[in-house]
Amino acid sequence: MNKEITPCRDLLERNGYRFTAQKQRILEEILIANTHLSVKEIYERVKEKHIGIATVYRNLKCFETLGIVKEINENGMRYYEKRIYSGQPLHIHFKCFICNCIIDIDDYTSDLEYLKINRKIEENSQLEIHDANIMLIGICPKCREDKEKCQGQPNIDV
Amino acid sequence: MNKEITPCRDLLERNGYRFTAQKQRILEEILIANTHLSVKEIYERVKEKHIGIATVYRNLKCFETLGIVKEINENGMRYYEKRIYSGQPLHIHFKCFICNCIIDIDDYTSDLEYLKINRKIEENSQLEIHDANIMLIGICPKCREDKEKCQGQPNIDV
DNA sequence: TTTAATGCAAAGTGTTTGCACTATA
DNA sequence: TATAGTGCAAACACTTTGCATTAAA
Repeated sequence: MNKEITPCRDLLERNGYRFTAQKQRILEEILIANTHLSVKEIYERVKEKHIGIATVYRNLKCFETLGIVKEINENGMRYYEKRIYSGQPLHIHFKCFICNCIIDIDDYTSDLEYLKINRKIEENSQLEIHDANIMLIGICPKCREDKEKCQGQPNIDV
Repeated sequence: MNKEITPCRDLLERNGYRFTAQKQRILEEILIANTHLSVKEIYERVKEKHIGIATVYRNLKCFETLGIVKEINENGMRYYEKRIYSGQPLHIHFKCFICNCIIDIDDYTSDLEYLKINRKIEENSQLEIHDANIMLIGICPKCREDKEKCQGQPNIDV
């Protein structure tokens, strides 16, 4: 069993949740994937064991409440990824506006810079900032290559 | 007529779209609001003139493609706000995880800092970054006040 | 006059809920 | 054994689509 599961189990039980086979199964997939998964992707990976989609939704919401996973909203879809408890406290995503792919950006230095800004915003406002969702938008390397050939882009020039 | 509309009209026509009364009406609401609006909110404000929800969706998508408005995905909902062409190139939002309200953060210095980091990420990767969606998550001042009395929080302590 | 855009309703997709049943603590 | 959790199906909410009609260029 994935050793990352034990602290999750503790967290669940300490909050009065039961650590069911379904919870374990769903959690395992998220931990193994180590990237964002859509609800559908998670369901596809666990449904063979008679786990219903409602259970997937219910447990994802539970995991989110406890901070075990993080929800990413993009294009009307929900993605989930594990939240890292120590070390890297935020996770930057990049979305290509041509092919709509989502790429994880793992740049520790940039993460730290972002956090510094957040601290500053916190000081200047009455807000208490716990987390940040950062989605950069642009063109991925693959689509960039194809750009020369393709003339399908809108005529933007304000 | 709102003078911000003229460049939008030009942009639409240059891209082969017709500048209909519906487009103008929807656009006006977004420009007047000067903050994020949900699809429902936009529809509520224009429906009196027989504008159907499908038209609202179709036009918002069109505006988004041309970069006139910006889409924000949060909690499975879509919000739209005008994209500012000059000056402030990105817009930071804050979401309270207790009451789910969304607050606009207008901090020009932080915006610039964020942009600097994006340039650095761009240099270190093969990505072309055009824009950024930044959603800070935490507790708003109002909920912060109420926190002392309320014991409803999950027992998180990993 | 041509054809993009619209309104409406129906269909599609993603998410939640009610309820009888199951399995955990 | 008490009750949180589950699977299923039905309900719900948001979004898209087909089609006849309207109106912008």
